Amino acid sequence: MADSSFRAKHRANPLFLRDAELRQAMELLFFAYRDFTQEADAILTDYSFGRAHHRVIYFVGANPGITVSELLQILKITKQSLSRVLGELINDSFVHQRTDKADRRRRRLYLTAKGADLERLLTDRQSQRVAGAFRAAGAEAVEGFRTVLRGIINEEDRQRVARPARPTAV
Amino acid sequence: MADSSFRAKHRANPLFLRDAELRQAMELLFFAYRDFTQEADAILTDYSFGRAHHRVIYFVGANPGITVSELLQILKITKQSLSRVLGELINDSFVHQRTDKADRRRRRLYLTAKGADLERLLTDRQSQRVAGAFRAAGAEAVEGFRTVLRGIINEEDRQRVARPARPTAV
DNA sequence: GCATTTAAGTCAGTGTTATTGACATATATG
DNA sequence: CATATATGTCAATAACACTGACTTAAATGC
Repeated sequence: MADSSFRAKHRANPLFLRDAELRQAMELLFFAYRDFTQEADAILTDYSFGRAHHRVIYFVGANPGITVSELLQILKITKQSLSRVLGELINDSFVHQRTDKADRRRRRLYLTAKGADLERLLTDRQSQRVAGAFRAAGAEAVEGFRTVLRGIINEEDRQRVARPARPTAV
Repeated sequence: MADSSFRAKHRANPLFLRDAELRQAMELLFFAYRDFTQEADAILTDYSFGRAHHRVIYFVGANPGITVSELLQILKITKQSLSRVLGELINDSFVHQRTDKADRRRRRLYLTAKGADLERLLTDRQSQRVAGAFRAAGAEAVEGFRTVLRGIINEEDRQRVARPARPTAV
């Protein structure tokens, strides 16, 4: 701590508060993510699923017909890790596969009705949390939130984030 | 997906874009957190540590003299889970304990010089990422980012996030 | 002073998520 | 037909988390 305050004092002059500010930002990210995932995690327990299952259900729901390799690029996990989770979801009929007609090596993934139900159950809780924060913060703050988060994401993945058709009116 | 668009169309009239917007927000959180932790995770591997070790190092660094139970409340994990991680950090001399003078049941935690070095190594990378995003986004966006994230955090934990002395000048 | 509570630590067993490495199969493409 | 690509699988390992039961030491309330 002694060292950290030393560091802060010896940075670019007009930005004394930089360290404290960045530290705060990192804590905000940690706590927000912790609480953002918490409710969905609790629901998943009832299905003997974990956060990884949610991620798959979410991204398959958001991108119907997504292939296995596209999903791997989004999640940045190994094929073997995905395999277990995806296998369980297919086995329990939350997700189903269809071989691509043009390229029969590709398996396109879709949510079943059951899968869509679970996706809604999980995502709705999280949506409500975010919606509450959006409403309280106002449209301008929401725009700032998006801009900063986009800046934190690796440049090559920024285009992966879904873009709503028009800008916000909160 | 069919169901989800149905849902969107049947919500409060002036907010057609709500679903897509909230979905985007959730993806931004996912990708930003994924990339935010990625670099630090890679460094931790060299020490045979994981993200949990980083969290302990971070919060002990930010709150010198924090007690074990306070740390548990922040991390929201069990005593047994913390025990392994904290034990390793103490064993490897990244963290040290000192019995509280007033209440000798309490163990106050501090980073050693070695621990502070590692904390800096890890946090600096993440700071730079956030600093870059802040710089690109501008002061107003930063304020919005903070407001929205604060709103996502459970009300009872909002006061836990460190507050810099004065508002931003980015 | 003694019962109770609190703070911390420990032992044992389990489960989820992830990893690396090696390999198999089917299909597409040059 | 050789090579590359997409997917899947087997095996071993590790990090991180959990539940449940228990211990020790110290503080606190009556």
